[in-house]
Amino acid sequence: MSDDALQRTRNQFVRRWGEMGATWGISRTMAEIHALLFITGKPLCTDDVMQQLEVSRGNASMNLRQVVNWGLARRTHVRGDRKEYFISDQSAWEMFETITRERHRREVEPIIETIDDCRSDLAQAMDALDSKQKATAEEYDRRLKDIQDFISAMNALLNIVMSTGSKRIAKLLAAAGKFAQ
Amino acid sequence: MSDDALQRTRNQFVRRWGEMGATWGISRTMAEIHALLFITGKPLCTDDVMQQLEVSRGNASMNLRQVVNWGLARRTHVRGDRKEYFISDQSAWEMFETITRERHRREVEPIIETIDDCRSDLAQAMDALDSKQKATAEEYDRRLKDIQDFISAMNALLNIVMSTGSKRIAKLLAAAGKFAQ
DNA sequence: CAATCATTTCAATCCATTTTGAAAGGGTTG
DNA sequence: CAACCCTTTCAAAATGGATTGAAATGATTG
Repeated sequence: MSDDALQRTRNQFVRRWGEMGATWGISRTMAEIHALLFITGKPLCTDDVMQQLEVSRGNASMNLRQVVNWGLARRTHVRGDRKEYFISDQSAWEMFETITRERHRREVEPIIETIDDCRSDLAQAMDALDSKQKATAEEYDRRLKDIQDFISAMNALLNIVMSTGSKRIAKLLAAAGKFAQ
Repeated sequence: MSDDALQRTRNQFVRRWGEMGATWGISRTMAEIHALLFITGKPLCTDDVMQQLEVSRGNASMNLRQVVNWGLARRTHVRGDRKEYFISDQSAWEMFETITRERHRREVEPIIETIDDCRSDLAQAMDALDSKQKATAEEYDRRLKDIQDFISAMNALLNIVMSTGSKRIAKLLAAAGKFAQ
């Protein structure tokens, strides 16, 4: 049974991480690659990934690139080998920071921009509206602002959490947790 | 141009919210329906949704159900009308709580379970491993624990944030923001 | 610089999810 | 209870995204 437990653990973790990634808008393979790199901890090459995940060379190549683009792994080399190797972040905290930053850039920023646009559009149009429409427009604006404020608050919270660092946050939360009980 | 500005705002917001939802593992239509209900603020019926979003009856029906299942909207009725109407949460904060809870249940809990399984699996197998494998197993375990701890910390943070409530959090963050500058 | 090895690209294919529309189901009304 | 209205269901079709594999590109070596 020697290696089996290690294999099994890797597979189980990788599979689940992949499924999770998929429901989070990240391609299953990309998430699996990330999980594999993370759990393994050592540099892996394209062939390792192909073999362990049973995917094609092209697929492995594409998704390894994505993982690197997201900043979740970096390219590296092992001496005496011509191939490229990949190694991932080693801590969940780093992963979290990386992913948060990336998703913020890709998803939060566009929605912020859209809401800004919507609100200034509404403001511009106000004059030309009759009183009933004006009331509706004001309601819309209130809701849009509500989201804006929420996003600002979340950003502030994230900034605080991130600039505090994992160690201190963990301690703070442990302390706060005792209070809560 | 009367209604146009309102239409335009709705469409713009709905489209973007839909796109965002799609990259978050929520079907585009479901997200669009949610956005439409949110921005409109008034109860809408299936036909309204079909018309505004240009989707089929079946699609509207299915996804309205989903939105209700997630707890993002509830069924309601307007007097003198036999149809069912749907109305959504009115605040971003409520939406956040609802979505967070739902995603936790659907995605975080399974990964927690998997990691638990992996770790006890590893612990069980330890005895049968030679020293080198044992070292690897310990590394794996360390990484799994790292994720576990991270998830616990995040849960604690979320609980605190949610039990504090939006108003107070907003104030706290505003105050903290001034410090940070 | 030819040979070898590694990586990337991309058109074709595959697959999963979403969407449709028509039929079935449920309820209400005169 | 028949006619009507609304909702749900579901098999079939459409769509969009992921995957493949082979060819092109790039890099290293003797």
